[in-house]
Amino acid sequence: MKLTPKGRATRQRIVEGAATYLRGTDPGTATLDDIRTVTRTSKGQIFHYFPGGKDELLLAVARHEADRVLLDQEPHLSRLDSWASWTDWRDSVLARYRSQGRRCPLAALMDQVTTTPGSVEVVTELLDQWQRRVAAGVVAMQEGGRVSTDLDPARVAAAFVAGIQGGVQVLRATGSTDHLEASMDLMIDYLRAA
Amino acid sequence: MKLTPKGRATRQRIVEGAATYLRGTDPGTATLDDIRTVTRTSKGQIFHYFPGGKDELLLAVARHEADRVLLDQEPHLSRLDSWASWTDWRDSVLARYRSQGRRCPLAALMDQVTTTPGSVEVVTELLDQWQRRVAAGVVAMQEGGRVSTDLDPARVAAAFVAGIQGGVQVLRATGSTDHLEASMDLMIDYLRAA
DNA sequence: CCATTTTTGGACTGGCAAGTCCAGAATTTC
DNA sequence: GAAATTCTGGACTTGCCAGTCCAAAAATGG
Repeated sequence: MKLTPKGRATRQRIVEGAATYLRGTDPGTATLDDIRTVTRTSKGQIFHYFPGGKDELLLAVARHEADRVLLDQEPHLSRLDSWASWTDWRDSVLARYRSQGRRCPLAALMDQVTTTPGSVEVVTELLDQWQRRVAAGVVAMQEGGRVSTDLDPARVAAAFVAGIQGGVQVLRATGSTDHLEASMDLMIDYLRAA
Repeated sequence: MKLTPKGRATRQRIVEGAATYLRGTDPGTATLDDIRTVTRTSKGQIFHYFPGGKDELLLAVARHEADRVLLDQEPHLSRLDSWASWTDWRDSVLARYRSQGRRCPLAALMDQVTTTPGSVEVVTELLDQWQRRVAAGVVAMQEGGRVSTDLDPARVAAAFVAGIQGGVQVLRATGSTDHLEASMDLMIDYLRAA
């Protein structure tokens, strides 16, 4: 599909408008007409830029949200080289999800797009990058001699990702950040002990 | 609502039939007519036993599935009093989810019922009981002198629940049990060190 | 057995929302 | 500046599916 500058702008307006809108409502019940209204576009435009229809649009929005997940953890996530930086990171993650409340835009979107093949790729990609950065942090600590080199950085990072993921899920279900906090604290303690 | 024995049997047939059916397909796309067909019931019956319609039926199925989650972890979950029992538990959880593959019946259902008030209660109740049992296990280990009494059992248990939850979520998304495994191993190691 | 209540079947409705279509405006391209 | 392409608006089609309704069959109970 050929896109002129104007077209690119419109497409972007749709994705961003939809993202903002979907952050405030259950994507499961949102209709294309809702999105049309809020982004001030016509049916023709929607299907012009997203020939695959609703699924394709939602997936584009999910991609957009996925990018934000890691960005919101910066600059901490890329500089996990001291104990202080790890707790700073912990605090920033907690703060982010606390303020977000029980709404997790990405998770809510993924619930809608489950079956499509592209959706798997979006999540896999995100988890992968996330885990890689944490692993890099573990390596940095090992190089600094603060953490035993017996630990497998990839494995520890996998546990971190899982723990955070689970904490957020509990947050979504119950509204409490206790689990997220307990999980991150336990894992950082684990590193300290090693 | 008054239920005769016959009525109770029918209601149960519907819930169980729907549960079995929904384990094999995406609950998001399943229609009442699908469930009708597979449970051999009529529209009249469905709405007779579930006046709240689809939501109420799905919620009943979710309750049914929630009960299974903890049952499937027995007898290990109730006897976390030695290191061997913890690893047995770990193995049973891993085995269960590995065989389930990327399908998590409960999670898939909850995605559908998110907004209703009863759904929150189902999850909260489940997580609560789960956490309580793990915490009991930690206490048992402390009483046996194998784990430091400095640890807050509730907090550790919360981390376990979060870690498992997250591991399962990653499994759903990527199909790999690596994260679940890494998470449980790390947490058990943490206990061992304490 | 008669009255009452529960259970069952299935035709029908109603509305919603995804997706189609096409005509006309804007823009690019040469 | 004319032809080709891209962009936009919105009316219309279409199918689906939750939920309604009622009549008749079974069970219950006195």
